[in-house]
Amino acid sequence: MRTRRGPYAKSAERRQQIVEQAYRAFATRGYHGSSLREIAAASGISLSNLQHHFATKEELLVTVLTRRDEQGHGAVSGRQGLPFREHVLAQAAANEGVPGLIALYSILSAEAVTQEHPGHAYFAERYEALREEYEAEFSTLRAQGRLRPGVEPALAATTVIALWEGVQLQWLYAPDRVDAGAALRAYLDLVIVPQADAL
Amino acid sequence: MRTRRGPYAKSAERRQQIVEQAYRAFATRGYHGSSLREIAAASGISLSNLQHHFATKEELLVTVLTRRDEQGHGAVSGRQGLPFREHVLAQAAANEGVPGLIALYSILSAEAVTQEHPGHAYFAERYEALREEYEAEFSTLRAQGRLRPGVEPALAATTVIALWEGVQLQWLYAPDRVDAGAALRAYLDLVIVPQADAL
DNA sequence: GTCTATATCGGGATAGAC
DNA sequence: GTCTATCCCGATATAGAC
Repeated sequence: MRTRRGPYAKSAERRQQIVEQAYRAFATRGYHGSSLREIAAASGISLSNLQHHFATKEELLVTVLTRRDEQGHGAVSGRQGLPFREHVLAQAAANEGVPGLIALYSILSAEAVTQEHPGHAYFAERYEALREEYEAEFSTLRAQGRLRPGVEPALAATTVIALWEGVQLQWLYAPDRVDAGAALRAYLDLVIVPQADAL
Repeated sequence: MRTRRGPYAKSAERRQQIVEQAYRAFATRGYHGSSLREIAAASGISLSNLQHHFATKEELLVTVLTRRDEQGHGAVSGRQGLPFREHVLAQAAANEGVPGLIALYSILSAEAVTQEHPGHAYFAERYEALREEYEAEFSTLRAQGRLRPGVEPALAATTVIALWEGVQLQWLYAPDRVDAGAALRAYLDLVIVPQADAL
């Protein structure tokens, strides 16, 4: 299906504008705190026009989340093959470079803990998938004898994710006083031992 | 000033009921997601009556936060004198025992990252105070030679707080699959070496 | 595709009787 | 202290003209 030409060209463009502004709004005021009016105004269109492209607020939220997911995975796929430690740090650094991305995830993931929130399923699945992926990586490291003795892969996976998200939140409150990357690196260096042949 | 007897006795009681229900509401739906109407209904009183006791929604939020703070510190003050590691774990375990408390802090601390949020100052100061307190504790441990070499007290303080909050969030999504206490304990055991004379 | 106009609802806040 | 009634606003959503 072509979208760059033809009758849907303008629509696709509009949708992208809207998603961009919705992203900014959700990242600063959360889902409940944002209004379709402000997103429409920021997009330079009327409220009704926005609703012509996205029937409901929930549809807009889901679009924002999945859209960012695709872009995020795209940025990472170019880095495949990196060792786990470097992969995580690169991913974190990449996220830091995208304005508002950290705020978006921090705010929405907390807001969506309640079952009724439109983003609940998304984040529940996201955490689950992340934990499984990281646990597998830590298990591989352990098989290579590169995991510090006593460190459980499943627990380490949960911990890395938790640490990263928690330090991001503190960073949002006090960017000058919190170094998110350093905290993540320090933890990884605590649990992962250097590659033997690299010495 | 006496509050248990006299003309203000009923008022204090009402206020406590309201704060309790507001606490439940904020802990499940956040600040923006909660309405004074629902809190009033849960308290068994009218909206106007609630507003007679708390003029604004913001005043109610601040009251909920500070009230919980006082109760929290009260619970901890009975545990003073414990070593840092045990102190942190006890505090965490105590929080787990209070229904909704973790949800309250998780949801509100993320919601309040934006400057305009009524709870912003509270959480900014809370993080700052916590970091300073924990950094001092880690510094003491280092002076006693009980901190693993290479571990920075300031970074460890930020990390403990981040890890704790992050793992709580995952726990809210999947209580069966995440063990918050175990993750916290595992990290502390990574950075703190056992007391020498305890062997 | 885009707009104006409006419907409908729920929010916080206020007035005033009892 | 507590209520009913109401105001005013802003929210999502819909109808229909252009």
